[in-house]
Parts: sequence; structure tokens; C-alpha cells
Amino acid sequence: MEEKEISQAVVGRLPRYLRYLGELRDEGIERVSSQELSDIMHVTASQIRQDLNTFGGFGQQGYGYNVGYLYDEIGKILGLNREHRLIIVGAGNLGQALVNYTDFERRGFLFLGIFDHDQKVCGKKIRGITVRPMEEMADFIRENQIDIAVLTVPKNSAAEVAELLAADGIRGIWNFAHVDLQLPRHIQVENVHLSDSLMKLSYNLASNGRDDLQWAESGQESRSLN
Amino acid sequence: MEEKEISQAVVGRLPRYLRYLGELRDEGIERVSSQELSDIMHVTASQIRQDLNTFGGFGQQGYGYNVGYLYDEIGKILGLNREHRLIIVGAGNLGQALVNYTDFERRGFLFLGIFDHDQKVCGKKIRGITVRPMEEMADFIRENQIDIAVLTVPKNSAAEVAELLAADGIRGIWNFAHVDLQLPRHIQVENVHLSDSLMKLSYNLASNGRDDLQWAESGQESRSLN
DNA sequence: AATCAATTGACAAAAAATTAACATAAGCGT
DNA sequence: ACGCTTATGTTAATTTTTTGTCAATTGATT
Repeated sequence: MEEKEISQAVVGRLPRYLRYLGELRDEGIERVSSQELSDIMHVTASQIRQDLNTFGGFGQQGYGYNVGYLYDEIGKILGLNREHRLIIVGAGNLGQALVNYTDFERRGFLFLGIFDHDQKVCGKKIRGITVRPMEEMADFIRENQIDIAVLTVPKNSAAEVAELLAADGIRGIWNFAHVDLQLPRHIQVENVHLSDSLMKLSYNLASNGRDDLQWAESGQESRSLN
Repeated sequence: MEEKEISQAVVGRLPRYLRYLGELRDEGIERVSSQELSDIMHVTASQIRQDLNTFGGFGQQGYGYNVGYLYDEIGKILGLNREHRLIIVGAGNLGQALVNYTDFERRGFLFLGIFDHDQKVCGKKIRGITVRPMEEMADFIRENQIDIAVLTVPKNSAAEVAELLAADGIRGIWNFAHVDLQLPRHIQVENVHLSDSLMKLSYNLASNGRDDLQWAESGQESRSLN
């Protein structure tokens, strides 16, 4: 299945390509060259071509790239062509905020369950989804073929809960807890360490004045955040 | 002031060093070698020494690093020794969740104001902070010496609001809106593009089975955020 | 049909980041 | 005090990432 080990740096840029291609598509633009995209996105045309070619020849010499086609292909690469079934673990403020953010659903990320240790919030409904006690989680994951768990529990219980999730057959964890999870390698972990991000901003404020690139991309770090 | 242009890759790793050093310190451990830290954090000892030396010689040959001292120094580098004064712009679910997350305050990031366009939420109190109308924002920023704005408005109004903030003298923007902001270079922007992060996770699930590193760092990265 | 302009995909070069190696300095034990 | 061990800071090597270049291919134009 796998070809030759694609770097996370490249993968991290794909969502941004997708976003700009979506905008072009919505404007009714059918074709785009790497140079045009370069001008809009402020990355080199060479990098765009290199990145896209990592996954295949989506363009045509002398023509450029078909916006709609490229959009779809990148979406497929990112796994957006298939449905993802998620649960939120930890019904605190952040967990609730994520459930209420409907953009994810439009991308095929379906929030199917919410779990919390606290009996007081169990039973409460958030956007139509009932908060359930942790005890029901294992069965729920299996019965509803959940593949991703969003971990929004306090940092001191994160490791423990993550191990439960791993045991219950979860394939990926979107980790908002401020710890590094140690799990079997077949389980994918994507960290969102908000305080790390804020500290990076703080650093860049402190070491001010420098002519940093304003146009960095998120993650990796943009530079931002990432 | 500035020495020789420090890479964002290095900066992005500092918060993680800080986190592990804080844990060691809390355990009462006074000294640590790059090799010990390497074992705990799963990065090479060489990288740790290289990273730390970017900012100065914090260690001592034959001894290692003093945990408390190193912790403090990294904190200073990240600007955590001084107070940061923030406002939240956009009192939606995410904005409210961030205000309620008290860990930031412990690091010296003080939420002093919340602003929203919607008259219905104005006047509401979130953790003691009153939501104010956007019209009052400019004065508030000046009167309270706000340096960072947390941008949690919908993506279609983000650019507009960001320009207001820039005009009002904000120095940094922590941007949760799913757009790239185009602002004067002296304004630092740190992006948190959550959907990008989720797509990365989706990719790594799709291209499964690969023996990806379980121990990647956030941002950037890491394969996280950032 | 033939030429011209545009633009990719591939390869090469350059730059950046990571890892390795090692000389040097500090502590520790005898 | 002396030698041995430890572990940094630094330089060098390696690897990865990014950027530049160009032949080859397509579409447009005459």
C-alpha cells in the first residue's frame, strides 16, 4: 500500500492547499497554475509542484491543474472521502465547543458520542448528543464503529483514558490534553497543545522586531502553530 | 537585540522542554543530563544540547543541567517572565472555553476582556469577565495595554476584525479562525487551525500501518497542531 | 500543420535541520 | 592532588527539506 514514506511536513501543507483550492473552486475558477497558487498562498511554485508530485501527477504540462479535480484528489489523500466516526471524551468547555463546531461534520467527521466521568453532566444533551458515563464507552466504541476519540480530559487523567481508548480499539486520538501519550504505534495521535502554541506566540512577541515571515502556515509549525 | 535568527523549529520545541523540566522539578529532581532528558522525551540528546545552546550555555560539563535554572531560563526565553494581557474577540463556544481554561493565567496570560458583535451575548459574564460590544474594543485595548488578541470569530469576519486589531495597536494575534491573516509584519500571528490538525490525523489513519513515530512533538508541527 | 508560449514533472543544487563525534571542562573518588 | 568518568559545547557529517532549473509536453495561434 505505502510507497516511500511521505514526510509530515508535506502532509501538514495539504490542508492549506485544500483550503485555497476550495476557495478558487467556489469562485468558479476551473484551472490554476502552480505559479498562480504560489502568488496567492505565498509559497514557492516549486514547493507546490514538489508537494503535489509526492502523491501523483495531478497537473498537465502547458495547462496547469484542474481546480476541482485537484481539490478532490487532495481530499481523498487526506481521507475526507470517507466518513469518520468520533467521540468526545471529556465534556468540559473545550469538548463542548468542539461538538458545537459544525464545520467538522461538513468534512465527514461525525460526533456520535460524548463521555464524561462526572455524573453531574451525564444525561445533559449537547447539540442533540447525550453525555454518557465513561463506563459505557467501551461498548459504545465497538457498537458504533468509532475510529477517532477526541481527548479533552484534564491532563492528569489523560494517560489513563488514552489507554482505555486504545484497549477499546480506537484507531486515532485527537489529543488536547497537555501530555504526550505513550501508546502502541498502530494508534495515531495528533496533538493540539494550545499552551505550547501560545508560548510560541509569546516568544515571537518577545523577540520582536525581527522580520519574521508573516505568511507561515499552521502547523509546523506557522509557522504558526503548528 | 537579536542575534542570528533562530528557527521556528527550535522555538517550537521549547515549550515541550519546559513541560518536562517542570515535571522533573516538581519531582524534586535537581539535575539532569541531556542523555536522561533524551530518554524521557524521546528526542536525541544531541538535539537537546543543540537547541539549548542556541540560546546560551545553560549546562556545565561533567555535571549536566540544573533543572530549576534551565526551567527558568527557557521560561524567560519564551517570555513567560512577564505578564501578557489578552482579550478574546468572539464569545462563541471556543472563546468561552478558552477563557475558562485557567492554565493560561498561571503562565501569566491574563484574559482581561471579551468582545462580541452579537448584542445578545454582550453583558453576559464569563468567569467574571463581562462580554463587551465590539465598539468598545479599540478604547479597551489602549486603556488596558492589551498586547495579544485571541481571535475566535467566524472565518468570514476574521480578516476584517484582524485589521481592526492591528489598527488598535495589538502586537500579537492568536488566530483560531480558519483563514490566513494578512497583516503588517510587526504583528505576530500564531495560527491554530483545528480542522487542519484533524485532517492530518485523518491522513495518518488512512495511510495506516506505516511505522510512524509515536513520539512526535506538537506543533509541528509534530505532528500536531501547529 | 507548424510554431510559440505556458507549465508541468523531474532532477539538481542549495539550504536547513538533525545527528554524530570529539575535545574540553567539571566533578568525584581515592 | 591525580586520574577517571561524565557530560557539555562545538564542530563536522549526514540527512532532510526547500528552491532552482530545464527538457518535455500540451494547448493555443496563425
